[in-house]
Amino acid sequence: MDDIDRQLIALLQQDATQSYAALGKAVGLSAGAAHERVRKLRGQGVIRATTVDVDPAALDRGVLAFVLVDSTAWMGDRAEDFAAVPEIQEAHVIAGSAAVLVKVRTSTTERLQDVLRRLYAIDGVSGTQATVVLETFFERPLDAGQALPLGSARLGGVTPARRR
Amino acid sequence: MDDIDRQLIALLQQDATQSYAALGKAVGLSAGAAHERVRKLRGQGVIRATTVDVDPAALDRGVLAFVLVDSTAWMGDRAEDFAAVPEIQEAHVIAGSAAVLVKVRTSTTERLQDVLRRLYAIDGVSGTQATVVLETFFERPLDAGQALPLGSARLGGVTPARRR
DNA sequence: TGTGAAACTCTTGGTGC
DNA sequence: GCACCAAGAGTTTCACA
Repeated sequence: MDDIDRQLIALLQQDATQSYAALGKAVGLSAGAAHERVRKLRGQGVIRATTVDVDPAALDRGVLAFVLVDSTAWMGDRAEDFAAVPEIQEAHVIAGSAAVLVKVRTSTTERLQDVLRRLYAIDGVSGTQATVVLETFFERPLDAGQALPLGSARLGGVTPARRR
Repeated sequence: MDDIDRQLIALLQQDATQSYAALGKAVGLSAGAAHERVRKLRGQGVIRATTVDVDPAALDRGVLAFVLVDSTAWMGDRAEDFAAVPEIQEAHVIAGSAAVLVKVRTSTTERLQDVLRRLYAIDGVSGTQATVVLETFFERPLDAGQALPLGSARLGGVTPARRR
């Protein structure tokens, strides 16, 4: 994982449909070399998948809410119970009282209520606190470090001269 | 947006590196027709981008936290202030008291503390409540509806035939 | 590990149904 | 709106440095 790898990741996060030729040019490598690096990043599990980002509203999932799930029992091995609810996009075990935080997307607030009912049905769940999102400022890929684009010749010369 | 479109979206969410030929076969269409549908979905903004999903730990962002940001002023037009902090992956305006919920990924809890300091520096911010995630059950693409195609022969199929 | 070129796929437009 | 087909582009491999 060197700096070029991080640049490749940042470029792919922005647009994974680019050609390896374009990718290579952006980081100063040939298409073949860029391809080989990306292939390794996939193999190592650094790049877990290539996916598409879909507009929730277009799939009739315009309502976003975060729900804090309180429980009386240990929830650490209950992943499947949450995964069984398709409207739940994320589920995290959090510090504090035995609790889980879930991110939910539904078509309407009525359907949100329905999700809450299904959460209560999970064994050990003692309560929920739903927080509805009014506006999403942004949701973005995680920062891969400074991906200095184009002709960003790093002054200061960290790059070692290639001697042979 | 018919059922075939939803199937295409679900397939692309799973693996956007598939060929249009494979995509078409999965939904019972020719490669050209599948391509045309995906092209339109992109044009309509239903598919917003094609990206890669990166392992946060590999980018040294192993600590995940949700932070509730309380404020004394209206925050609805402060998106840039939050976007300026690279560790913030998501920022949402939520119902209730004037507040924002942000999702933060840092390398260590010390860096998380540093992010909190920068949040306090934003004009109008009066407090923060951070919740650290102990374990993530799952994070997945939003459900595009039942994606099981026609004769959903999930036989040999996930790995693209690599013949040569 | 990277380059350059060759072999092979896929994408992507055009035509007809 | 879809199937079929052809040309061009991109991917992927391999010998060599």
